[in-house]
Amino acid sequence: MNAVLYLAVHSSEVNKIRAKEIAEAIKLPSPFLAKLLQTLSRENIVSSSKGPTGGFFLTPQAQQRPLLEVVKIIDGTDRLDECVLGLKKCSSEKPCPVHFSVQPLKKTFRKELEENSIASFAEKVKSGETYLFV
Amino acid sequence: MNAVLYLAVHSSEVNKIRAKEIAEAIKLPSPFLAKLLQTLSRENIVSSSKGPTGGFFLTPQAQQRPLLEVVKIIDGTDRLDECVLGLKKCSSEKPCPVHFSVQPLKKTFRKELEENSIASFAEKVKSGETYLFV
DNA sequence: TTCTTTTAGGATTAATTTGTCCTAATAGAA
DNA sequence: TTCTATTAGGACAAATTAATCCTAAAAGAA
Repeated sequence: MNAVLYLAVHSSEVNKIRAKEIAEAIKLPSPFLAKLLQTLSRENIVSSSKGPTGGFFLTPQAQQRPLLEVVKIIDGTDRLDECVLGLKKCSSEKPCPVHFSVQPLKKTFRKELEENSIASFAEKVKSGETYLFV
Repeated sequence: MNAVLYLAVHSSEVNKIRAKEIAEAIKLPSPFLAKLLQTLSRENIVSSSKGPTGGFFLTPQAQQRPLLEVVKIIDGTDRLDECVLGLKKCSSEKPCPVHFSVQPLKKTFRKELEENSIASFAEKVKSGETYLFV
């Protein structure tokens, strides 16, 4: 998720970024990050090219997609929809013991990821409203 | 977490419950659940005894402990305190891109787990206010 | 008391996940 | 155009995690 935002902030079709560089910036093991980027690349969220000056980048179209897409691909089928206790039919009618304290969290979070594009998150990083490092 | 609540609701020193039975009730792979219970047993959250009529149970003292203890032991060092993007110094001053939608709700959830005992969660299940199954 | 049955606990094996290494591609230099 | 350097991608290896199997404990029956 921060890898994609890092790309959104720093990369472009003419300014690709190497997996290793991203890994260092966001402090993730670089083989691990490389695998994530590969997955995202297969799913056409990020684009890539090999060779010198190669690396990863996001097309403008990709940047318009909601950030939730990234979460779905990486974390698999959205954990944001499931009951934290794993109850199949957890709902307001048959709530699990932590339903009412967790449900609003998940819902709000999900909504934000769903309604905002990668680009709009990146915009806030660029303007200094939010941060990606440290 | 639901395993412990299941014990809190159904078990006592004179009514121990087998790992397999709990696993079936809460629909978790029984070897996996057995390992979790073993861990909780080592950490003295749940008590156990071997042999026929043996099984797991919670002492009244154990039931008085906050549910957060269970989460800490099972999920390791609390994920509830960490930034979802993994930023070391994510805060209101240097927020990650999703900080403001996640932070308040994480805090609420943590507080609930911290301030309420296992027994008090179990009480609500017993009264039919919340549920553990399906 | 001793033997059998039952259940947790730990050791071993299997599966999954993460990391390493090698191959394919491509840009730039010669 | 060809060769070299560089970077992603996939194949293989290591490590971690989950599942199976065997051992130890304990209750109840004989």
